[in-house]
Amino acid sequence: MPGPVENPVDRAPTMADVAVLAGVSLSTTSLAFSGNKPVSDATRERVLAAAASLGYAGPNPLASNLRRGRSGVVGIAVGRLSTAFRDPAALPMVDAVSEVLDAAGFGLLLMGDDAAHARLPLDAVIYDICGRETWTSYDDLVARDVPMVVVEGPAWPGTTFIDIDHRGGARALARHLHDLGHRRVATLTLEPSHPQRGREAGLRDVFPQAEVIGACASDHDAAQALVSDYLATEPDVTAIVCQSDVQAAAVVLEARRRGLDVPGDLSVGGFDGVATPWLDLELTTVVQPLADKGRATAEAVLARIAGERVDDVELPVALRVGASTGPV
Amino acid sequence: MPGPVENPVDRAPTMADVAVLAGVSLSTTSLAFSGNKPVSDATRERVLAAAASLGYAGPNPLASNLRRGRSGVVGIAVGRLSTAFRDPAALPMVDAVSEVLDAAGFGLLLMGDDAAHARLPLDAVIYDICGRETWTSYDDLVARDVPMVVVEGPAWPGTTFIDIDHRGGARALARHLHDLGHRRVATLTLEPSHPQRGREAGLRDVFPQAEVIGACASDHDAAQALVSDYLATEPDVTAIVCQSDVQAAAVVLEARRRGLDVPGDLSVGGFDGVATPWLDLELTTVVQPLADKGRATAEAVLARIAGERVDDVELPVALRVGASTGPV
DNA sequence: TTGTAAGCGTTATCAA
DNA sequence: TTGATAACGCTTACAA
Repeated sequence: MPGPVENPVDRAPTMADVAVLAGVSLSTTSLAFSGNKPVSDATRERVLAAAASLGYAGPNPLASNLRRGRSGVVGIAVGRLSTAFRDPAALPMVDAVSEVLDAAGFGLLLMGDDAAHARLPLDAVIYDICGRETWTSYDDLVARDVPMVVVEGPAWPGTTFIDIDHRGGARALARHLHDLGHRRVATLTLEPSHPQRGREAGLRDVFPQAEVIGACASDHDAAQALVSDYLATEPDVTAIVCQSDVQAAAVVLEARRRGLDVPGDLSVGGFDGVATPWLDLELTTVVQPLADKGRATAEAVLARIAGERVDDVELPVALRVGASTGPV
Repeated sequence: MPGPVENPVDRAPTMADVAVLAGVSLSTTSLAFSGNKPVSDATRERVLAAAASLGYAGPNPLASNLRRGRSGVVGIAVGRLSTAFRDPAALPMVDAVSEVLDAAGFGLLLMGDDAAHARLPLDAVIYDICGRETWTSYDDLVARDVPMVVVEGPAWPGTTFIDIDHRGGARALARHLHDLGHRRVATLTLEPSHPQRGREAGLRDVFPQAEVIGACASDHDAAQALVSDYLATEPDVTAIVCQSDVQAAAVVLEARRRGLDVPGDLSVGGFDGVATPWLDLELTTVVQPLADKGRATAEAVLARIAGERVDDVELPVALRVGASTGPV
């Protein structure tokens, strides 16, 4: 009493089995499944019926992949997941990537530690630079001619580069603070990374002397610890510029913990424009188009897979004035 | 002036090209790369040298996959990323999955919307049930004989089931509250989902009459809105039990916003045991072994791929008493 | 619209 | 330790 009927031997049915049972050729059967060329309705129905009766679930992806030279899998290098996605800004971007790729029939494979991914069937790879500059897989992918798209990272040869206007955004925030009368400004930076450089440049366009408090990841605890030490020195600053909203939220809470009013005693600026629902005040921040960035990334990936030339992209950002900054 | 030398024709070099140049057979060349059988050092070096001079980057994964009947790709169905990973409890688990799979040479593919993944080369699929009960891909995967591992979801036929002791954990927290003298307890539940049921049962083991405030995702805003409305009715409760720490943190902040002291006026219990760094108080919560859950999941996946029989797993949880609960 | 036939680039079996 | 050979299951010219 087998589920699928008439399976001649003890192995999974193949398209050839279906073809025989349907009484048509292998190529016609293939066309009936792929729709790549017209097949008469009668034939298609016969093929589908045969497939159903054999319990055939459609073309074997492994065989199809080899034949077509494509796996439908796109890798995304993010480092450790718990690090990469700790910052809520990472999600909307990857979400958008996934959505666009899904619609095109591609899947997104997380490359955590990127060694040993050499044997995986990847049609393209996205490097989403989260505080890292080097990836061991890069050379290998170059050798294999796998298209690469780099987000906010160094412009490695042969890669397509998706970025936002870090410098312009940072400068807009700095000007906003300058307009409010701030002159003594300090900044919390990201760990050495590519975005870092443009943002610091933007800040220094307005405040050449801005003091660097220290560098840390976009992580509440790390930012809080750094700022706590800094504020303990009773510094002579009226504003602190952060490189993410998570950092900024931590700074606001820590400032309050030390009896400072925000923005009365201290103005705090963020970056990203993500929600910080646990904070009862809207941050002044540089809003970046996270979903657009993800879509641009995915579209670049698809174009590169299709063999097209793709230009680098730089997306605009926008200052959003909230309640965490005010006059000196 | 080509980079790779001696490429006879205009196409990527194959293992056969390497074999010819090295003066050995195709099968020996394959062994030199895979190490599946011993090859003399001299031969291996000759092969590797030939590969290097041709710019051959190793066996084509697509061909290797077909021949071996494996892709090295494991899917994980999480729904929308921004939803699935909004709760920090999701990360350590997926992180552990990824780590174990990586070490075994497998990659993790995110199945967002799970339609249309039928053509992807998946060796196994993990269903991490984040507030969903149905997945359209299930039937298809059954038909393809793809091993499935379900985390905290329904025990579908043919799947391996990884779970934690929801009921025991919820009961332990309830007893703790009962010991503190609480008698009037309300609960915030998850959207209808599998874990939900065991946890509510555990709560009712101790407080059969516990009132349900409402159901929402493990999301700060949602929980806050729900509890805000509830507290506005001036309910006669002394403790609120939540189904996640994110919910619990939101409840604490909202209670304070309304002038209630936690735990003086209201005790709040959580679930998961994740960090809530923006909260200045440690939550009383049911700690679940997130990394263990991930590892158990990945190990079940690997065993199923290897064709082994695998038993279902239920992991223990532990009550951690923090500062968000106290005597009535 | 359908059929024939030739690969896609490996790995595994078997024999030498 | 190495070599000859046969698949793996499908897609796509090309022909009919």
